[in-house]
Amino acid sequence: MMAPVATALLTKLTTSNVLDGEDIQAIQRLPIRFRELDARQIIVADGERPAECCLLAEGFTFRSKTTFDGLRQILSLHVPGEIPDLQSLHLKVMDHDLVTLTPCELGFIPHDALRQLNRERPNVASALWRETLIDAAIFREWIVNVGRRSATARMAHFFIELFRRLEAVGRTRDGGFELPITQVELADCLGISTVHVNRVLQDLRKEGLLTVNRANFHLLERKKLEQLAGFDPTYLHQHPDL
Amino acid sequence: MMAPVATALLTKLTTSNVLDGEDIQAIQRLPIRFRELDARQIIVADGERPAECCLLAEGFTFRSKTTFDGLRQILSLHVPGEIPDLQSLHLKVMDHDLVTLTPCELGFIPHDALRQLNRERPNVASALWRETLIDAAIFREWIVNVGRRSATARMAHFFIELFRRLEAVGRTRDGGFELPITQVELADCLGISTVHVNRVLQDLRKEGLLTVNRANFHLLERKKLEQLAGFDPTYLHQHPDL
DNA sequence: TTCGGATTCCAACTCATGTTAAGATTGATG
DNA sequence: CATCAATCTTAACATGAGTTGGAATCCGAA
Repeated sequence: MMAPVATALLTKLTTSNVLDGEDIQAIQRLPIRFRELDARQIIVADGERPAECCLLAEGFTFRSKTTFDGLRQILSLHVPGEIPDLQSLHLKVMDHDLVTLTPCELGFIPHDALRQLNRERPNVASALWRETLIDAAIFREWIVNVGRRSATARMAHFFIELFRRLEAVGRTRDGGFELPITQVELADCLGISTVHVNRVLQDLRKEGLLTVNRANFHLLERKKLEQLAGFDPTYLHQHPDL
Repeated sequence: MMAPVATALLTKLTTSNVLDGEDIQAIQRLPIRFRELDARQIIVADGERPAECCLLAEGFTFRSKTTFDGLRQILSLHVPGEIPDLQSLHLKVMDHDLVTLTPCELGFIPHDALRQLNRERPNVASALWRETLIDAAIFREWIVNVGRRSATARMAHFFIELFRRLEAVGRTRDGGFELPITQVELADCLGISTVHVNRVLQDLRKEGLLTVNRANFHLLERKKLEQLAGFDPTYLHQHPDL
């Protein structure tokens, strides 16, 4: 009688970690409180001290910070199977917001249960630690993206990364994916203005590199986009040997 | 007979973690290979698969990535007591360079020894995991810095962060610190051009907010700099309760 | 002490991106 | 199916930051 929510976590964990049968059972035995949320709801807010972690089963979430003068920067997007606030297990106070981008299915896991799991299954502990390290690796690449790439390369890089991560959890469909994101939100991901997002998107479409209709992004020329972005997938560590 | 190098690590760990006597002894028993390096030497390079971690005992190191077209972005600066490549314990391939900024005293600790320590002292394992999470929290703030703050605010934020981190390990002297960094390197930290670094530095000096002579940075008006930067120290998690 | 390379500083000019404002589309809702 | 709010699009204009090039300093090495 396993929480269906845990399936997403296992799918994700096993793409970049090796787990044995007992590890998997221990994960399936986790007490998980299921919950659905609408789009654009704050799951955990900056400054809070949560007592549980949030497992994303369906939908997209993002993490963001808002500067003193009201500008928002999105720090990461999360795909199903991830635990976007796993850091709260060891950092008691949230230093950013965790927000739903789309309607989401979420599973909340008490910190106590996770700590016990870590003690009893060192293998799982390593896997979870590793997940937080991959998280950090993605932050690093985002620093490069925002700090050193042109707006166009930045956007290309963003889409390629997202594609690869969605692909790993089986959420792409023939070279595309569904991501209901507004241009305002894209701007906050890339550290540029909304108007400029629009300009760059027009360019990429004009060049025949991608199409967007509704929430449907289709990467027509993945190779070209990767070149344009200077994309190197190493940092995603999508294989246990990396 | 403890490696003097381990002292730096303990100083750092105990500022944001609670360790008991046995934990401390276990750390002191770690086999550490001592080594000195000149300034601007690569310690571990992008793409390598190191078998040990590097403990910084004296000096400064930084981590950086270089884009396809040769632009460099510095991802983090490291102060004595930190283990800048602790992530390599679980991420086998380096996705960035680790480099000395100044002449450094380093201690190299085999991955095996660290893994054994983690198994035997879960408390230490948590502390080390936590350190990597703080690392990630700093990355997040750097994303905001580079993505959403003006060049001036960015630089102010950088100096304040550094001051706080150095203060925590007792490396500041009356409102200042010594950091032998060139304007080129500052530019790569902040994601701006060298010329612009110079302009902004002039401005900050003209405003009487800081002075620099040689490698000596003196923050004359810390409060004003913090306001200018919109600095909120939460993300540094410099206390075990945070 | 002198030399040469690295670093800092400065000014003129260019350009990528931001800002503001206004229509045009779209999509929910009654 | 009319309406309204949100989103997208486009244009005109403003500006922060990049680029180039060169002078002034600094500093270690001979």
